[in-house]
Amino acid sequence: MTDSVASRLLAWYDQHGRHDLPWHFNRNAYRVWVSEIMLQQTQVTTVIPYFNAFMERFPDVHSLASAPVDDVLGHWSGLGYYARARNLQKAAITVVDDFEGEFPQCQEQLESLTGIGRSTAAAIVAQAFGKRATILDGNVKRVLARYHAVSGWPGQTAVLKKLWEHAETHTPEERIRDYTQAIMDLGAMVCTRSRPDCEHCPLSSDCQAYARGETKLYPGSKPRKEKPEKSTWMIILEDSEGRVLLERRPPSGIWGGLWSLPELDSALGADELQEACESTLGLTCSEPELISGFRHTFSHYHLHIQPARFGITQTTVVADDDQRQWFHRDEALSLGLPAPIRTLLTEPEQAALL
DNA sequence: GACCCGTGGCT
DNA sequence: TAGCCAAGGGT
Repeated sequence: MTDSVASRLLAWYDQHGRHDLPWHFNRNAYRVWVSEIMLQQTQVTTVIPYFNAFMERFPDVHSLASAPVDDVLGHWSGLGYYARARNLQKAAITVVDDFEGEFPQCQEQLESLTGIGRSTAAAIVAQAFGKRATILDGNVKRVLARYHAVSGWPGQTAVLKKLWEHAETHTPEERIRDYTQAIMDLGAMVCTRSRPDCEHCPLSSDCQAYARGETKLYPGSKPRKEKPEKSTWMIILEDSEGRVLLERRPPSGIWGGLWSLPELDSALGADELQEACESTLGLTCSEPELISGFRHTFSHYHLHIQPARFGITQTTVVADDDQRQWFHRDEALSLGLPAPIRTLLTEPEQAALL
């Protein structure tokens, strides 16, 4: 008779687990919550510097709730999935206004906060409050799919249901914080997607996939799908003082709520750009300089970004409204900018002139 | 249930 | 290298 999964995981965790991640210090519900949101679909090494900077600027739920949204998005810039940042602040305001600044401790109330679903709520209950809750993230899915040889892609409802049931069964009553961290660490450090280190795994003695020599088959892979190609002009417009024109994107859709370079219809030819630029943005500008374009890959499509640079030949009279504003480059870089736009503004685009 | 939402690391 | 995937959630 072998030890339970939980006891083996805990023993392994004591020796080999990660005990010093930034959100393990000064542990409270706010820090755990922010870390869990940042860690959605995002790897630990990517999150760490963002988490530290975010905590420096927004040390508690009140500072986050009262901050300008551009400041919040600015600290999220480059992290992706920007709805997370907008939802984070909405939830912070809810916690301040409706919960007197204290996070609810039950899973159901946590899930009522926007941006917190089943997985994240369970993680907060376990990590912040040390109360029993079952988590099922990408790491746990992989560990359990292999241990129980659960076939099929975890995106399928039936497969996901089985995994949740297994996860529930293994969740212990004691040491919940350590257990949830342990099973995630095992997935991240030992039971990795490719080349799992089964020789050093505390679960290999009765792992079904390992017994069959089929760890590679689990979890099942997602069905493939063709990504459509899209394309767009991105306009780099610079006035005589070296300021750049940016526009705020609509709240939903790609890069929602972020500042970006103005876009023009991809159907326009290069010879039509100047006129389109003048009529769309309401100004007089020089001939465009085309900069080498590049392809940016999203989850669901590829976007060919074709930058064109214009100089302003006449003093600008573009409305300084909420949607479009001139920024010095250092100002612009403190805003919420999509990663490719940040790159375009940072790297001297002259170097890439066609 | 299907689709949308980003970016960087890994192979 | 192009595709896969990562501490998911909202619509």
